[in-house]
Amino acid sequence: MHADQDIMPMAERDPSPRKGSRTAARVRASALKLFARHGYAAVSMRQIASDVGVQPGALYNHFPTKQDILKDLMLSHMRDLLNAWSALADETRQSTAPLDVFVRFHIRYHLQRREEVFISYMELRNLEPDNFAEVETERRRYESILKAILEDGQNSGAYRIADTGVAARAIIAMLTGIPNWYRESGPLTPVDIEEIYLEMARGSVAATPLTASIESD
Amino acid sequence: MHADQDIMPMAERDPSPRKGSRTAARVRASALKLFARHGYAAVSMRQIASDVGVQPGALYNHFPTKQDILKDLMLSHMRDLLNAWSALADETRQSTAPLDVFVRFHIRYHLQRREEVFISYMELRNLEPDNFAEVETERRRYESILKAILEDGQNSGAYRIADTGVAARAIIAMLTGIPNWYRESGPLTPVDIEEIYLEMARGSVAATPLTASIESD
DNA sequence: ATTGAAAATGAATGATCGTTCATTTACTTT
DNA sequence: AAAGTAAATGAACGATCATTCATTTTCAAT
Repeated sequence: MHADQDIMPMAERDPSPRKGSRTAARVRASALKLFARHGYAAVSMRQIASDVGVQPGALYNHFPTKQDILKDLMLSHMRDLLNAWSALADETRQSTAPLDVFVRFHIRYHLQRREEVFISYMELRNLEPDNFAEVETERRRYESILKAILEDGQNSGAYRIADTGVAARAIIAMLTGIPNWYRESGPLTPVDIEEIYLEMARGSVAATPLTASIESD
Repeated sequence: MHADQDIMPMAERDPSPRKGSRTAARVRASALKLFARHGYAAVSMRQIASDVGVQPGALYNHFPTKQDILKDLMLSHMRDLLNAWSALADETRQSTAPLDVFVRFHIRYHLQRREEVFISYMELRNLEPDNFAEVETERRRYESILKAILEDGQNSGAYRIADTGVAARAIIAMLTGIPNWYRESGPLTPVDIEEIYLEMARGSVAATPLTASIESD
């Protein structure tokens, strides 16, 4: 029900809650919403402060600059994503096809955290170089998970992939487009979407070049 | 070689070139470059003017507002894209598989006009409602081209698609992600990329659910 | 050469931007 | 209850924003 309840900045966890107000978390929540809706550059610190219900200057008790808010949101999203994958991968039976597990995980996670995902894809160019490099590292780490899955399938003969790196990016791009059009009020449930995209993802890498042979050059 | 030579705003074509300077075209070119690089909201009219080599006020001889520059760029891109498709579709032999034609066209066009594409996907939310509606209409028109191709294949039994609308968006999302990572200096030529994505697109909709049957529920 | 209109200038408009800071308020610890 | 620190206020900083406009320049048509 209540979404932002225990969000911690990045590290920094004092055993005593230390503060009487969880303003930092509310700043993150407001910035997340506003950045996702209007874009980082189009949102002012005054708008964030107003949404939090605080004066602009108060924001600087929690984040040194506006840029740091963006960095915090993007980096913690990537790390949460990677941690969620690690947790799932550990507890999953090995009998399930890894590609299926990954596709379902990605879709599920991205439909649940639409704003974070949106920001992480749209605001990369608004990150200052150092911050960009940090986020990009995490991003590549995530891509490499799928790449490894595809390489395994390639080696076992289940898949037929010309370039596993390209294929990984292609599948991720396909999946990540979902939140752009998905509406909760629409006809498709998240499970429906999982099934549709899962079949498409399987087919896109499957070792069955039947359609290709119809019109060989 | 010279790219922006005869770009006309949208309609308005005087038979006599009428003006001594083609400033409007240079404004479009500069705005295109800067919007693609930094984002609409992060680019000022002063930056555009400076890039054109003119004073800020001069921009207003050619575009009434900054928003109109963005609208012009996005709308003319979508219309150019649709016109390019129409021209290609008219002259193509019917023997070639329509999906192949579309995928190759999309990749080719999007690798050639990377900045236009980037803006058209990133700056949608910076369009004022009326302008957004106009661009969205063209966007849906483009999606419906692929959707119709998939429906034909579905009806002929060549494809097996749960939802052609979703599949069309999935394929377009997959293809449109290419300019995000493609580098001319990279190991893959545009033709390589066409081949890779073409096979993936074919497989994603092909009526060969072989891999799915391996692990039926 | 003169005319007339389009294009560019240069300066200004008020608004809004991110950020700072002295001061006050709120709350935890003693 | 007192002390001390974190958080919030309210006002201000200089910079920059999109846009306007009177004036000058440019240049094709006469």
